[in-house]
Amino acid sequence: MSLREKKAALKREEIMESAIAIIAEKGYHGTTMEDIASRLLMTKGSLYYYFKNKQELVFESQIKLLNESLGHFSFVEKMKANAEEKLIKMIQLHTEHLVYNKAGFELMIKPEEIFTEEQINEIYRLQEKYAEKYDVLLKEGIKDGSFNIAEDEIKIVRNLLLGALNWMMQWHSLEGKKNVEDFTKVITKYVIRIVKPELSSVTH
Amino acid sequence: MSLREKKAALKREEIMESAIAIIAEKGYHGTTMEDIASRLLMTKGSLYYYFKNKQELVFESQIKLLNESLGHFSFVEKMKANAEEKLIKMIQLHTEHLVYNKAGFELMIKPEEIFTEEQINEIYRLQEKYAEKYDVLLKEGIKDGSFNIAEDEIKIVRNLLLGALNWMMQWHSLEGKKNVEDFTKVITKYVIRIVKPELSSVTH
DNA sequence: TTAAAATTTGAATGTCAAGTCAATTTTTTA
DNA sequence: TAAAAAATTGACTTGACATTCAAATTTTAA
Repeated sequence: MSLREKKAALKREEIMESAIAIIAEKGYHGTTMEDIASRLLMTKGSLYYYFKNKQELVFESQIKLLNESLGHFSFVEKMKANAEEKLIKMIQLHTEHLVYNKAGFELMIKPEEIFTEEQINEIYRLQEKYAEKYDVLLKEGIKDGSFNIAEDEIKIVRNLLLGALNWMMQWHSLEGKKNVEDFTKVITKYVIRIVKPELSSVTH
Repeated sequence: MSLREKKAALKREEIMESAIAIIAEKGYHGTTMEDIASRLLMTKGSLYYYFKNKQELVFESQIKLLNESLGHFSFVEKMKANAEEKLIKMIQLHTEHLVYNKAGFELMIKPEEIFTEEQINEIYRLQEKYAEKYDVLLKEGIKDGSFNIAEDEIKIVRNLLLGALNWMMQWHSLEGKKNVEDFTKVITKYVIRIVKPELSSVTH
């Protein structure tokens, strides 16, 4: 990649980030290309030099986020650990990723309203890939006796677990919070119970 | 209420229901007044005889759903039962309500993109009211020893619990499923663990 | 039956924002 | 430094859709 291309790529990143931030405030349809441009002291027209259209601009940022999520699994799969330790690590990574990219993830909730069919399919494909990796982990935990889940309810349990986590984008706010690490520990403590419901002590 | 008014009220219900169904398919912004009208064999213009505008049409249906949810609590609060039994009942009612009104609830996820500030505040007010009732129930369950939650983590736990449930609107589909009652039982079994993590037998 | 009220119609209006593009300015490169 | 390439501009086009409204039609009630 030439210097020129690197600069252009950087500008694309900058635009995507800014766009996501504005869209987080005002929604996809509430955000105009004009809004995105002016925040970066550009004009609407030059956005089209970097992106084919508004859809593409936003779509690329979604794919980036999803690939980062999949990257977490690549990391965890290399761990020398049992299913429970791996799942705990995934819950932590998922939580942190979500908390720091709340705005970006919100667009994934109803992609139908925004993207083309091909784009939606690509998003679903990556989401499915991510979800399946949880299923593998749950199955592993059932086998080694650490998770107490019925085999034919794995998908339901995975959805409940990811639901508890993903819903954070609706209520969590970074402002005025103690550090994210502590927060993540609390989340993990309760969420892990869905699959491993033994009594654990809670400090009052 | 006169017969005339009853008929008009019924028509309003009919329009709201149809609108919600179409919006569930195509999204709020993807659904035109034309779409809503033609599905009911009306013309666009007459929708405005029943509703001030598109926003109001959709807003009213949201309020209706939220009031139904609050109604569940009125029912449960009258039960002669302990906190655990009440929470289980609420999880059941919440699940069923969501499953049968998936489409309607989806619009509540990002009200910022759709409604006016006053409308959003009203939606938040009702949601808050609903959430607080869970907090009361959780506190009650801590006191009587059935729930194992730290007092200062109640809100987090409530959000995780409601998140696990609400996320169903993303993945659950009524098609090709056994009856909802059985489904609800499975959901309850796992979700209750978040607050009450004792080992329960799972049939394999 | 008929006048009043309720309802429906569809054409017209207005707004808003996405996307285009030829011309201009800036940056690179040789 | 001069030609070429890259980047930016902003005015313009276009289409979509919400909303309005006067006129027509249908329903109600006396």
